[in-house]
Amino acid sequence: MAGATPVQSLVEQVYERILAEICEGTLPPNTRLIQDELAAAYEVSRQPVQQALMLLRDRGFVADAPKRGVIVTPLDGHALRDVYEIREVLDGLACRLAAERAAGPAREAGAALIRQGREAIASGSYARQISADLAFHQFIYGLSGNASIEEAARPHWHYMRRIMGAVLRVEHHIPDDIWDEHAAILEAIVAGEPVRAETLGRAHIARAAKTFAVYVQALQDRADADQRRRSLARRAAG
Amino acid sequence: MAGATPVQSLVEQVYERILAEICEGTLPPNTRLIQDELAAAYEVSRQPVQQALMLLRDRGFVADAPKRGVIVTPLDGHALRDVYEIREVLDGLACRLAAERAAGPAREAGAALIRQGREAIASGSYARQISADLAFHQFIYGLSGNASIEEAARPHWHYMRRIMGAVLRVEHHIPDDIWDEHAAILEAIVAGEPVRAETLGRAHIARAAKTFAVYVQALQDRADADQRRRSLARRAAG
DNA sequence: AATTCAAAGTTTGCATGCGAATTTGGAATT
DNA sequence: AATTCCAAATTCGCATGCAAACTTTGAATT
Repeated sequence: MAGATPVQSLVEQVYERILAEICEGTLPPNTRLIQDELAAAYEVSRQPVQQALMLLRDRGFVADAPKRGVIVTPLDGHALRDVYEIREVLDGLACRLAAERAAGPAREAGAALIRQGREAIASGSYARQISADLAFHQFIYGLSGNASIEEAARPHWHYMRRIMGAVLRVEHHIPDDIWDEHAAILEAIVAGEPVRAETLGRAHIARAAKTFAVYVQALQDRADADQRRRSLARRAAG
Repeated sequence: MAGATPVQSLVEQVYERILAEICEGTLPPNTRLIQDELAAAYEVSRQPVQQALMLLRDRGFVADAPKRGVIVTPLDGHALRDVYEIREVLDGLACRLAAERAAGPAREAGAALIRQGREAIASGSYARQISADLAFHQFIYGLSGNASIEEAARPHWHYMRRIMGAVLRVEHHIPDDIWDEHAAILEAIVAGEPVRAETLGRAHIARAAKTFAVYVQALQDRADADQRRRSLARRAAG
């Protein structure tokens, strides 16, 4: 049974690859995804592709186009606000629980993550900046002792990988004071102060939301302008 | 394209049916689910069954048994605590946003939901009690204007359908003062008082968590006892 | 020139088939 | 009697095949 694929099923591999392309922008929003093409590109049959697309749809990365398969979900500012409202309470909860339950373990591994984060910014690599931020927050989810937090936050993180990627491709860097905020949060957790940890955690997310909202609005305006330009071109051509 | 199944794809239908059986207890925890059997039972091929199982696994209702397919995830008290910790902040957020953004609409439809809830308890039907509770909370998610809240809470609700079902099968009723609490929450939302709505919402979930924790602990103890009894019987037989 | 309608082309969802990996039942051995 | 080991059975993941449904194309009609 369990047709034992070596390490990861084809479905998972295909899922990861498509998601990566979406997050990196190789597959831009509104791109139509066709099973045959993906299957050919990844050299698998349509079956694992179809299943991977179902999972992606389930998690909101692609959406049913009315009656023509699926398209990559566009990033819009409204969804961004929604996601950050949730992350604010979810990350706040994680910080509070971490301070209550895992002040000790936080001290041990936390400092290294902060260092890695600053190094990532210094390195200039987008991928490292994004994954360092993810690693820090996921570390706190782990400290919280509540496995469901990481689970509930996971779709949002993928969404943010997309947004951070899109922003970085324009702005070329993430505001570097976020690692000062991370350090302050960690310090409150290590000190075992739940209320302060939660407050700092929520403030951190709220600030990030405000920062990103500006960028995303700009991206969206540009996308709208492109849209208009294209539709004008079409009208002229047709 | 879109192989246009009339209303719902077979995958979704199968998914719903399996999930319903899990929530109702027809498929008890640790039951092994075999694709062929399910396919035969629902009179479809293995393909939609396999995909439905993937979705169920993705959402935590079934889990990979080491190397023998999937089993129904057991309900344990630890997971219950995790889920309620999250619901507390998520529902609190929903109440706050609802009070900020939708005090008006809340008045119109809210009263009817409360009435239906009390009727459901009077009727004695488990299914109606559960779905009335779900309907009320989902109503608030909707009022919040944040579509991601409902999405984030969805897996937890299925989990709670399972727990409420299991508890009801033993206790035969849900504490009926929850509808007094619901009424109070609604009143705060209608009054447009975000802070009070959030506080009441969180307290409501916290109380429910405490109530259910007792029942679930009892269920778990009983399950453990069964487990021991079975393993003794097996030893005696073998 | 614009409109209508049918045939071809796409693309999907679902069924079936196949090979691989694991478990199981029982025979052979100690 | 217990243990070892091999073959049959089970079960899964993935590939391929097929019919249905939508879109597009192009020709015929007004």
